[in-house]
Amino acid sequence: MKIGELAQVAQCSVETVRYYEKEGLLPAPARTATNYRSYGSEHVDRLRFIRNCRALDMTHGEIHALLDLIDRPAGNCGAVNQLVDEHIAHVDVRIAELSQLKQQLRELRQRCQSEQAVDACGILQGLTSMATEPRHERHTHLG
Amino acid sequence: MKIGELAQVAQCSVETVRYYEKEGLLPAPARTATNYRSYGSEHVDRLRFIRNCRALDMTHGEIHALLDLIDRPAGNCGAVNQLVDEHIAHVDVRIAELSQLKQQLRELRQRCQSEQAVDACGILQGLTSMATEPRHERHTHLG
DNA sequence: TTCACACCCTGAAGTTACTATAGAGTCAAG
DNA sequence: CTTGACTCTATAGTAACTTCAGGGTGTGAA
Repeated sequence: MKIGELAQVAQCSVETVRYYEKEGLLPAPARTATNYRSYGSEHVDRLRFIRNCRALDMTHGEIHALLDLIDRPAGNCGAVNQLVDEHIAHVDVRIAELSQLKQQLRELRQRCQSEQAVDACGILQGLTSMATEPRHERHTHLG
Repeated sequence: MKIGELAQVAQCSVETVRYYEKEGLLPAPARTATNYRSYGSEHVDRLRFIRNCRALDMTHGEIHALLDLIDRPAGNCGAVNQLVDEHIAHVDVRIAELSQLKQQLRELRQRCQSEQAVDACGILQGLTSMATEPRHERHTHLG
């Protein structure tokens, strides 16, 4: 199986496959006589795994950790549970942040309902006078 | 006012201030005899504005657009309203995406409640066998 | 006066997870 | 034998910064 076919079954681009190989997420496959990458079903499985993790917004670091757990099973899957739990917590935090954000934006939007002059626009005034909060550090992922 | 003081009142790093200047968001200030940047209250206002927009997760492009509207008031603030409305819509979409994500993660987490062996772990099995969905394109911002 | 130390300067590179581009080789069909 | 789709490598670009290297400036204390 060549790279284009693999990319298609895993729903990603050819460039992404090569990128994962360079990143060490996907093992380098055998090559044909003419230097084309040649994949087997184990690559399909692993690439699917990676893409599914990415669809759940896990970082490459998290995926690396999970792949390591698969490759070197250390007895039990407590580590897997912990990783997923932490990831869910990250998602929760981000949802809460965005909800608060949306509320702020709605309040801001309330300040200008009409097509009045820009120099009197309540939105622009609001953006200048908003309290500047200390920016809490962002998490590694989820924007 | 030197750059460190400005950064402090606007709750950002000195490097970020210099970066905004390079990006054209913050006008280049006068310099002292020894080439230190020297800021006035107009810079404080504009940097606060920028940081507040960023706190609302606006992109630099959006902030540029708002700053242009401030600098060259074109009559009414319909454009401001539209920009904010579109931004709220983006936030809404992202919240919906993350909520769905969280649900998927919770379902996944259900598959392994115990400290069983990794090779039987339902989470890892789930991550391998999940349907690989075509990845919808991401928005410019909001992670 | 000289030392330490905090602050400032520039320019370049690193971050994340890719995407895009350039320039070249390979393969199957017509 | 040529056309077009596919593959290869290497490099650069994306967003919004952060970090680093290598230097200059300002001030209080020894």
